[in-house]
Amino acid sequence: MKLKIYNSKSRSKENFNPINKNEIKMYVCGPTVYDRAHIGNARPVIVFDLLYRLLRLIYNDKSITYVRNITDVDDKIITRSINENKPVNDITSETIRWFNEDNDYLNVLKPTHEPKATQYISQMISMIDKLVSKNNAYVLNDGEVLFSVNSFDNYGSLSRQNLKSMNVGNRVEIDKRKKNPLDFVLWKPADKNNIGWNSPWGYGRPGWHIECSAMCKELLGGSFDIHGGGIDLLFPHHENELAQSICANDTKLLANFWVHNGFVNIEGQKMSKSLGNYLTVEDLRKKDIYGAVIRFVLLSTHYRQPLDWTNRKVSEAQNILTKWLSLFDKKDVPIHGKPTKKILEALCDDLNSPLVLTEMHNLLKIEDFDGFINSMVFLGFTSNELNKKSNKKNKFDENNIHELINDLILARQTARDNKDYRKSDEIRNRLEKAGVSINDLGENTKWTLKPFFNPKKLLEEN
RNA sequence: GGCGUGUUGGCAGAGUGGUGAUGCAGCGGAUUGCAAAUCCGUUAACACGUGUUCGAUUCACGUACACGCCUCCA
Repeated sequence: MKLKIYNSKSRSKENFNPINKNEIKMYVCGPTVYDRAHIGNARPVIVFDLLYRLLRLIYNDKSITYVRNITDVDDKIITRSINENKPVNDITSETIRWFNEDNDYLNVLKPTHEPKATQYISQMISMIDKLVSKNNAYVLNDGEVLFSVNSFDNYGSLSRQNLKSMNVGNRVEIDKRKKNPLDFVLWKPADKNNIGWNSPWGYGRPGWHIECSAMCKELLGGSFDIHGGGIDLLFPHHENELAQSICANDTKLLANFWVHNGFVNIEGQKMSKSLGNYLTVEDLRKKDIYGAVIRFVLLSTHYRQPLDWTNRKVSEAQNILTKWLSLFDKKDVPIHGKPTKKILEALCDDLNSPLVLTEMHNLLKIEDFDGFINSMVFLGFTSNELNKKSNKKNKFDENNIHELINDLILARQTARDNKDYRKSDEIRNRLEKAGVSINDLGENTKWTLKPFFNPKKLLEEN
């Protein structure tokens, strides 16, 4: 199966050909750990998890190296550290723990490496040193080191920015010390009381972009296959990363494929803290919106399109997944975790996940339960959280609840036998309000619990 | 101002130079005491204009509108 991926570099879908067939390498920009991950952070995590699963299937499991970094030194972290009077390390380690919990909740596979920026300071320093010695960077009096974009001919080629016509200085005041307003920080001096490291240019800390260059060099080498992240990173982050890596590594190529996912909106609006429409994975978890549902919603729009997160989509996903996940209990098929051919085809066409979901519907229509369940497993919709959750909720007196439901069903049946339909409908309403759905199948009545089953409502008289 | 993306039926959302997306909702039917669930069937769309073509929702150009990046950001 030929994998095609849209390459931001060429602005077109290309056949994916690994640099080395026996060793495929992917680097994805991970989170800055200063706060809970929001669904905008979750989108690339899910998208590149899917790509990772696909690569593992097409090539050999062990031949894929997937690196997703953690930015654990940054202005936002330091600001929080000062405001809350907490050590930087406390903030970052707690946030990393949250991030991991969220990813488990979303059933995301562990990357091969999850390097932290602070563990690669020496590599960053030697890279900056090399850039200075090659005149790709210059040092200011106060010890700030800047990359000189004029020193790299191809600067702007990835994001197709024309340096001269860019509206530099319109939104941010131009730093007069810079040779070119677009020159960016490699190393900046820091206050002795703040987090920092000693360097040839004095005590300080790295700029934002250099960490990725240092870590991908260290873990993947000078050139690798796929570099991913959110579309907002294309400029300036990836442009800068490319420039400094090419110059420091003396290579021509950093990444063969640049892959970017679109942004997340909430109910048609840009997600932002000031609008109060900022949704974290934790928020959703507290509202009993399960990981599989979040995964479903995030995959229901193609990764390059903007995704609109709406309550309507969430409840649609809940309804569909309630049915889909219940099949794990109903159908006993051998689990091998391989998707069907059509699903593989859809994925190989630039990760067409909406088409994948369509194919899932088709599999049910043609009653290919083996294909269906194993595709579910492959896509990461495995954990039967809906059932787990409803069991947990009723645990306090599960038997009593089941007994109560069975009593009510029996009472309803008796009423029906006596043709007392007013009474039987009353009982049915009560059950349905509580989240018990009734299925009359000939002589028998079966009941199932809906995702938001609330046992308390069973006890309420109408 | 520069760079880029998008506009598909009531909603969501793929895709295609000529024929079916799909899901939800709607409508009709089977089923039911009536429902729900399920099953069967079904309506309905390609922003606008010009061009290329035997044929354009699909290609090209233009217009309008929307959105993103150019500042930290996934």
